[in-house]
Amino acid sequence: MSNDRSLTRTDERYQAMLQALKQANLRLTPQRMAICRYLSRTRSHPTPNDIFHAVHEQFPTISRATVYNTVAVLKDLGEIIELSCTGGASVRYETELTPHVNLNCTRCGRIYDFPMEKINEIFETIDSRTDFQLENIHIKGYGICPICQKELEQEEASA
Amino acid sequence: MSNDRSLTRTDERYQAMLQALKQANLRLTPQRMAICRYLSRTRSHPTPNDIFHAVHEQFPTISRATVYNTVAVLKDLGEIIELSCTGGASVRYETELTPHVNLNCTRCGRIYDFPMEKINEIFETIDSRTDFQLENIHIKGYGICPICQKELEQEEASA
DNA sequence: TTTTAAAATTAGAGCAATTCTAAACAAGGA
DNA sequence: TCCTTGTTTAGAATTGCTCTAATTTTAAAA
Repeated sequence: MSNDRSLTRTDERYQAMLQALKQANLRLTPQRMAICRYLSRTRSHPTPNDIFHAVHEQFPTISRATVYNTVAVLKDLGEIIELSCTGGASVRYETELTPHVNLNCTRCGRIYDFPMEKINEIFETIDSRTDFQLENIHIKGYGICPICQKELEQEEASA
Repeated sequence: MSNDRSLTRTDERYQAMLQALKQANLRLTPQRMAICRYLSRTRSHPTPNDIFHAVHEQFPTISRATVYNTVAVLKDLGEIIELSCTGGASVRYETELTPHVNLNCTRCGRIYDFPMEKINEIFETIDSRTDFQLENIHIKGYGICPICQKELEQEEASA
């Protein structure tokens, strides 16, 4: 987040998003740009609510509808990935586009990215063996994250 | 669905579910049994609403809360799998417990099961390379299903 | 049996995420 | 300038899910 390399990277992501909007003949409104800026800089997996609050600081009049519309567009353009969720929980958006696994902690809800090149192989395997016109695949892992493991140990120790 | 082999299989699944409830010291109420029966027989990926309507025919007074409670219990017992969903869409439940990929059609929303033993290998790979306490993984594919592919071809032909 | 206590079910209220709608607003081209 | 089209906005509507309090069922004890 604070070194040159990642700054360059977030800037690239930001420019790519704007470019994509332009090429789709969509206007680069200040609101859309603010949303893209936030998405390109975050390393978390924000919910529409997170995005709304972040952008709200700059644009106090922004509406939730604009957030939902913009992320829908960015998703269709392939600039972000919509992470599915269980139950009534909110959607989250993924800005990391390189092949990776999402590790979901079932205790705290945090999502970790785990890079895995092999995913392309897995894609090929599935694609070649079905008559489905496969566009992309997504791997999710569920379990307990390192932070929660420690917390659980401490709880047990003090019990 | 209609041959001996699959009948036996659905029956096994049904018995396994009842057994699991019993072992967890939960009562085998008629409502729970009806829900298990429906789940063990379906080949689809039903939503709580689907389950509610199916069981409602037999138990006109059944409440949605009972459906939600029962699937939560069955999920905790590992008898069914909760499929995550995007946006406001409803959860779906998976009754097929052997390793497989869920292929989601982005046009019609159908979900297809694609068996893949390799998933256990992938699990091991991820598990061995992270300090996450991995419990299970889930692979989803997105694309256009064969049925929709044909429909799209026809639409194009007639256009 | 009848009694009793715990467990389960029910209907409906409550909640939170998302979508919809109609009006206001902004931008670019004639 | 006006006109058209695309965008944003606020808030209402909708939906899926959870919670709650009252009622009913269950299984086991007396």
